[in-house]
Amino acid sequence: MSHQPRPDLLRLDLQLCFTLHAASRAFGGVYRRVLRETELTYPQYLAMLVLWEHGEMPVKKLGEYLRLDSGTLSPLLKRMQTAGLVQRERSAQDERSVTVRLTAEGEALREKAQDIPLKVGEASGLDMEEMVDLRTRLQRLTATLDAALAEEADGA
Amino acid sequence: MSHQPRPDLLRLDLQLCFTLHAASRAFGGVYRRVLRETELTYPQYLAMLVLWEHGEMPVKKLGEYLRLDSGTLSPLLKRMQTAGLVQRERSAQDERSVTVRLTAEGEALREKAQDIPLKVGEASGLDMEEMVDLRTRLQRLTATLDAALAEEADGA
DNA sequence: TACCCTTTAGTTGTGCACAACTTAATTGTG
DNA sequence: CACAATTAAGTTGTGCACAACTAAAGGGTA
Repeated sequence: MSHQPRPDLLRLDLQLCFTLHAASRAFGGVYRRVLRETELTYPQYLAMLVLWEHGEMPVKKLGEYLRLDSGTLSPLLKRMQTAGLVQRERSAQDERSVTVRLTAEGEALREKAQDIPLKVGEASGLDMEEMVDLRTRLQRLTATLDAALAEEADGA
Repeated sequence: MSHQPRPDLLRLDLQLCFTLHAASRAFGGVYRRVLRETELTYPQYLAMLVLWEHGEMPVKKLGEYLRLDSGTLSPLLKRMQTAGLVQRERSAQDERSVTVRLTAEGEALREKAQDIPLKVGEASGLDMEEMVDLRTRLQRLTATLDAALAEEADGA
């Protein structure tokens, strides 16, 4: 139980939330540069990664992977469709659902994107062990924060 | 030198960038809820923290603290001015510069915001040591990523 | 002094995140 | 079966991030 209200904690927390914010944007900057030739934005690239790995799926499921709702995904997918990367089709089984599918062009982009993670990995200056460790901590942190949010949503 | 192009590394990197993105948004969600009664957004809160701690300063300097440019800060400060939290004034010494100053209302908000870091710290489930460690790693990561970006900007 | 170059804010346009809402289809229950 | 509740996707509106640009002021040098 190390949550005593020490004044130190207050400033440190400030700096953690801020550094997390800053680190995320710094990563975004690197991806933006590396992704330039693919014409993809960073969030679009994340969506492509999911589709490359898992194949076609409903918007709903894609949102679960990406932790995004339809308010973000619908316009994003519309832009990706305009760019010719994906195709959307109402499911026959469930007319509410829309299946997102890679086009041939979207599938082909996989080749061009092959070396992106390596480039970004090099820019991060982290070795494998550090990456795994940081990833694990962040996943745990996200889960805890989400749980705290959900809990308070129920309580209130 | 542990940057061999192992296939493992590629997937891990994917997950690091994504988890960072997700963690940042999860933090945003917690702040959004905790900040609700202050009428501040998360980025506005960060700006207030800088002003509470360091007092009035030019937009330029605030941007250095927050790692943001005028394209983001100008409209953000305009909204904060409309909300009555800050005041902007052209510098007499250098007519290009604009000084951002807290209003009495902005200064007063400090009281209401006093317990926010503690609430968020609790929601994060981290103890002090973990926070410091994570913060340090993220600051180092951000610095490395920024350096890689700046380097390539010069090179190209 | 005249000119160029830099610096500081601000504006415009695009895309993402998210809350609140709408629409349409499905499910559950009396 | 009828009808309320739920679910999936989309729409609308607000705010942030960032690139590209403009406007205006300052600084340096021929």
